[in-house]
Amino acid sequence: MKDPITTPPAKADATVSSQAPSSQSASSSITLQDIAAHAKVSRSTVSLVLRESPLVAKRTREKVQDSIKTLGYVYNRGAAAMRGSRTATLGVVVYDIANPFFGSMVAGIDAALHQEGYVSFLANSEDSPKRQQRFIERMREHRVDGLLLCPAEHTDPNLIHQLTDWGMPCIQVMRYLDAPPFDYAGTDFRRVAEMAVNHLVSLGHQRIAFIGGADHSVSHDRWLGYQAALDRHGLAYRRLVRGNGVTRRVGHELIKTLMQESPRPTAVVCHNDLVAFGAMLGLRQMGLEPGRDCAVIGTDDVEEAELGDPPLTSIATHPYAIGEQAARLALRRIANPGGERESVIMPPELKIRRSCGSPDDAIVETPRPD
Amino acid sequence: MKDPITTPPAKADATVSSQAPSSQSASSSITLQDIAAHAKVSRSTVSLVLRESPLVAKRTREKVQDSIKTLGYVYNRGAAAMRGSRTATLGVVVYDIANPFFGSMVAGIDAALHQEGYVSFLANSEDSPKRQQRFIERMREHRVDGLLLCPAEHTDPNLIHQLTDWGMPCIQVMRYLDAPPFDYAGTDFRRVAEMAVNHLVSLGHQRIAFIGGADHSVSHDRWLGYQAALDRHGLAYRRLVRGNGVTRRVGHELIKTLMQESPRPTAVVCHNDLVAFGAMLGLRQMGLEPGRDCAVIGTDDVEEAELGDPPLTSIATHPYAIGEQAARLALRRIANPGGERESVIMPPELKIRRSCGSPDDAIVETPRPD
DNA sequence: ACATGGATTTGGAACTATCCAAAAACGTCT
DNA sequence: AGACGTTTTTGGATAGTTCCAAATCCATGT
Repeated sequence: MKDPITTPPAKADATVSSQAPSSQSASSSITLQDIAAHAKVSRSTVSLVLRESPLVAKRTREKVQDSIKTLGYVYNRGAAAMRGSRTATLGVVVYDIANPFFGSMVAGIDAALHQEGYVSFLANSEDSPKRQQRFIERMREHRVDGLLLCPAEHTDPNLIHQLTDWGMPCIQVMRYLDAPPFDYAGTDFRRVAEMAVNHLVSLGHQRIAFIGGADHSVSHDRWLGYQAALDRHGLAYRRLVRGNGVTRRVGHELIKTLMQESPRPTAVVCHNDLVAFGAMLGLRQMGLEPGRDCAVIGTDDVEEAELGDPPLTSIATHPYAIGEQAARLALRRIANPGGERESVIMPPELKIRRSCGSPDDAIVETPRPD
Repeated sequence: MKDPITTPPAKADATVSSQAPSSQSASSSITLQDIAAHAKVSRSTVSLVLRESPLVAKRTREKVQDSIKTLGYVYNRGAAAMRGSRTATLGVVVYDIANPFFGSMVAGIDAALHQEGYVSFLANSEDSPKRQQRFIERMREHRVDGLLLCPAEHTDPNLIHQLTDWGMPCIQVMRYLDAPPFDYAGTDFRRVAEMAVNHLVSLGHQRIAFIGGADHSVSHDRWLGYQAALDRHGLAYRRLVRGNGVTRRVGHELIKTLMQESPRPTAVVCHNDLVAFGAMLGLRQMGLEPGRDCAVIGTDDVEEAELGDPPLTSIATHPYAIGEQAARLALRRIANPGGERESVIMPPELKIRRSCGSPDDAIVETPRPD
């Protein structure tokens, strides 16, 4: 990739207006004290007005609010946090913000926090426990009121206990470390995988494979769900190819290995929609038609699923809602740190589209292209 | 969507361990003062150690660092910010964090800031100027050192002047309000559109349409680039269908209208890759083959482009790099608020794949197994 | 005129760091 | 031992809020 182009000097005329302005409204050094003087009341009264206390008389409140407007006062939350107990900030750690799933989740978090006057620090751990650790330390230094954590792979499970020892409320999201009780928001990934298998079985499939996953709770749960569902239906065939990661590329590779085996699966459950897209592409490249020659089902129900070719049947996991719920749970925990730990589980939802074809289609063996 | 399932009480046994711990390391009320006492030095000295001042003698430094470890002291950045001048925080506003383009951009921002010990507040404006405004006010209250802003649609252009009046360093990213000079990081969208047209012309196309866009600088620039390139090549046919938005759905709708006209275009430049995917899908549904019956070119080069069907030719805009550059520019501006305004422009890059049916088709082709 | 009591308002201490000018410690040289 | 120049260390002032106990206000009843 080429270097960026930078435009430093511009033309001489522009330079003047390109200097920082020296307007008299200089970066606000106007304080409570100034407002108090202007409104002829005490600092304390102004403080009460700012916090919308019912104690202060209407006339006084209005007078103070006038002064605030006139002088262009900006509340200093840092100073307030120093004396008071809360900062109205939260730390949020995800491991891959470029993944639209987490994008939606963060959008949900943001919406819920915004309503309550909170703002959030965001960090992208890139699945590195070291980066995650550094960020958490910074969050402590900034005295955030709580933490929303999607733990990085291979995080020391002791981390949550450490956090609670430090008195830092922490909600785990999607993934979790160690065992309950803890605060958690996510979906039931065992159930997700079970629903996928159930749907395929209901379409008549007997040889159902599972592809994709990584070494973390969300994958383990899916694998467990896959196997439990097969057990329940008394199906002997099972083929669990974990691969390395949850990307299109992984799906693309794994499906090819899988379809060269004999007997072939007639259906495949994918760790998520990205893996499923990769798998569908792989099938096409082998001359097989997804939905007819092999049923494909994804999980997450990302936006692309609906407009895929064929449209992908998927188990929706509602990341936006999970984000909202996680944020709300965090606020509850902050308000009541000693309270009972909670888990908020969003129920998954089956979205039937065309990538699993019809029962008749799916059972028929297609001769190999070679 | 169903309501989430919440597990409040759990069983009685678990309740005990589910209470917040009352460990003696209570949420750190250990201050500089305590460290000073423990190490038998003054507050000032401890402060110097914390800030890695070269003034303090080696023996003293080590003594103090021991005490810090022993007592489990956590630096209070809020208090430091009050007396000092910087908070080491930045505000970041995007309008759609669920869009993977912004996901990557935020990842780049995060990486660059993390290196310098900064953390960022993130907000998702959902393209609402009102939400954006509220967030910016909060950022002022939190005394962030600067702002990275992808302005929401229909933002009052006066906003940047206001920000500079307030003495708040602000870097605009991707989109911009009003006219230079200002600090900006993004790509040259005119050039992006021009490159797309140039590529199509080089393949022999004469009737080239453009679809998609919204009412903002990034769209205006693309439209200008499209028209300028046609002018340069002396092509009379021009068809600019703006539609409403930059989604798959828009691409899907617009291509259908377009292909029913006569004369039909032989190639279409899409506002971004999402629009392009929608367009390709639309073509297929009309019985037309993207790349053969109509060339399609996207912009952004999202990850999906490569694994699309057919793989999408696209102009890469490098969101991660733009994020990094924007963050670095912000840090420069904070260090030197009065300095010359800068624009950092990442050069776009043509990624040739198969959606334009180019002659070198075969070169990019993935070998089929049969 | 004065005690009563609820509604408002207030001043001083507290919170936890940094800044700065001045003091202390130390080593070296005469 | 004392003068001198560095290197380290220090105490007091300061930043902008909240908390809290006490002071003030004001209308009412006697």
